[in-house]
Amino acid sequence: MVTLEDIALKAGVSHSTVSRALADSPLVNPSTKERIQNLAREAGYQVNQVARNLKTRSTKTIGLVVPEVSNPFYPELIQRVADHAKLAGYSLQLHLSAADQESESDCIASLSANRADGVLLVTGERGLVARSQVNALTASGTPVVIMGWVEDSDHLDLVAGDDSAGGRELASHLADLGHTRIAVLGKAPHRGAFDRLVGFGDVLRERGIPLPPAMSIEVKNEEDVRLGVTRLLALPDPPTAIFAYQDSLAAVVYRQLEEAGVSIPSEMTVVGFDDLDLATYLSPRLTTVGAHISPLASAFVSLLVARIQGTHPEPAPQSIIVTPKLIVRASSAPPRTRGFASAGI
Amino acid sequence: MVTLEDIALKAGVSHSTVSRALADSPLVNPSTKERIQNLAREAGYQVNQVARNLKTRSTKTIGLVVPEVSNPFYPELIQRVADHAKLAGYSLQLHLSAADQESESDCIASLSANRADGVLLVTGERGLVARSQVNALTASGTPVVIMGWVEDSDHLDLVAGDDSAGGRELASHLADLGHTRIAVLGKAPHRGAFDRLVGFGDVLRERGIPLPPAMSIEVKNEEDVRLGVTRLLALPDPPTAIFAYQDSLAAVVYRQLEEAGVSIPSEMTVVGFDDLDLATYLSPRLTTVGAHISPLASAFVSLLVARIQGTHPEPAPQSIIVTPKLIVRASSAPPRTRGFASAGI
DNA sequence: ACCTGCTTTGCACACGATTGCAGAGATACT
DNA sequence: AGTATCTCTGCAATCGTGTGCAAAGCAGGT
Repeated sequence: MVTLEDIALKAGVSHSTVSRALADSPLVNPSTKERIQNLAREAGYQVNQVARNLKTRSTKTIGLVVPEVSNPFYPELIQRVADHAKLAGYSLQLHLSAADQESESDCIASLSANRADGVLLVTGERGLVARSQVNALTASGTPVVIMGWVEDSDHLDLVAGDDSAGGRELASHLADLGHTRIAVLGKAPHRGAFDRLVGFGDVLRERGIPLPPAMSIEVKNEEDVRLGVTRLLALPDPPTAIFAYQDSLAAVVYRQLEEAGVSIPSEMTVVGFDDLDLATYLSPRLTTVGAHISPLASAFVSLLVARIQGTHPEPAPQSIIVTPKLIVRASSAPPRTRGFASAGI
Repeated sequence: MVTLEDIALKAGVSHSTVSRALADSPLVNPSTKERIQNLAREAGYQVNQVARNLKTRSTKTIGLVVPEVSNPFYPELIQRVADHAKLAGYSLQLHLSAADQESESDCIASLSANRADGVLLVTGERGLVARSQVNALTASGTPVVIMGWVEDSDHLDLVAGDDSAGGRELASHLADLGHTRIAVLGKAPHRGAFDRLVGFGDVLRERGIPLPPAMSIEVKNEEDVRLGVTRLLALPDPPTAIFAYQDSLAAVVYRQLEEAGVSIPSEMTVVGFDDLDLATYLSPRLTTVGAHISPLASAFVSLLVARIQGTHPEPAPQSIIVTPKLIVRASSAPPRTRGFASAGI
């Protein structure tokens, strides 16, 4: 690898002059500057960022920690974050924090060792696992911004969707359509974690729609979803609508309903949450609720960059809450009435 | 940030001793070693990788260049590559090379400046764009391994699926089922690029199945797919099977067929290519062809690591070709016979 | 001729780690 | 006691850049 010194020898100057010439400093004579720049280009000089980072004590790099990439929500987010970070002059260092990968703490340790200028941390289902490491990192001067649900977010910079509001939107939509027997498929509920379920439940209560235990099913994996749907269909009074708390789960519900010969939306309404690209691939296209990912990513990056550069007007931790919107597609419709159902076909 | 020198002061030794103690060197007295390690832990010492990388002239980092992440094939690949890289002791630096992002050349320049130990480059539809930069990088001692189609791969380390064989498998499957009117949806065909289409076409020819121009449709985006499907259905002799050259396109075909009231597979067989997770989300589940991504990623990383460490037995560029397998699911069936079709319903 | 000011360049140190080499003590052996 | 050996520690150089400071060279004004 060719260094500043190599160019300096060729040009008959000192490495300082070469450094300044390549930085286009006004301190160096225009003619020699051009000569040096040409020489560097011909020699295929590539600055050694490692050395530069050491000297300038900044890497122009932000770490992005994401639980996984098999759920399509995350790739979409990564793409947007990459766009915005590049725009701000930062490059990205991606780490996956899922169980079989590095744990969240390891990711943070690695980013800290590599002296990332800042860290964007997206929490998974378990919330913020590495809270103490995050605090330590912040204390040592590296800003961290969290995205997603966190148990106690008082002392953190945070960007999150308003899951509770989204849940309320969906429940209202179903109630407006006239559904009164509604089932919910949720994942092992960490205390307070799944606000979308809470918001959903609140509206049902307000509207006087019951949610008996048999209609509220915890699912941990695809198999659970299959069993759950089967059990719902076998009830004496089966639901007319199913809320899957993630679009990716709704996809599994679709499959199971299809195998059972139940058509969507005429015999069963299905709604999801997140508004992934997936939602429009499914047929019928899925009614769901979600925020546009791009503005979310933009807020995420902007806040971090402002923290890094110390330009944020408000020194106290910020919480940016984005309200998701209801997107009505083809998977939701009014319930078939009893009489009509038995008379049907 | 606390440095070796800080710990050295606290311990009353020189920074050399601290460095050796933390590296668990046998050159330092066991008792002082332990004392230093404790001190470092209490002080929250985090090695400065930037400095270490400069000194050791190695970053234990490999660059991964991927066209985009909205096509679900890539996230799956990223995940696997991350797994295998971590296993080999390397961390990942991800770059997106799609048009609106950094171009391939910029990605390589950045990785070169950051002194990545090696580069994994996944080509997109346009093949290897930054060939000269790749050659320069290889020449300067940083190994590069390519994944995907490349026009002239003689002097490159390469891992690729055998698209031609995959195309043949699919065509044979359709022919075996008895289809004789088969349509193909492909993307703007760069010369030699889409071997999957070539292999598919070869088998049709061998079996004496015609592929008239009206049945071979170029598509550039979703809208093209919609139009194409509509046009196919309007033909006097519409096809009984459609081959979409990517699973993600097959998903769009599904949607359009559904809107047209054509049921899969009873009225139309649809097959894809890649075997994404998506293929099993669709209903009916998609018949497709693909290689398991994990072994592909493993070969990809292993080859690069062997090159980095100079342990590969064969110094000449290697081509590793993986043969994909046919996965028959629920979207393919024998064609309805003419007579039966008109008598049907 | 001398002073002042401006442009341009080089010297030398710093960033934070690793590591070869020398040397200080301690121990063992003749 | 003297010497060889072994264990442990510190000195100092190094990786490749960036940059404050000094100084050289030159022009212009008195």
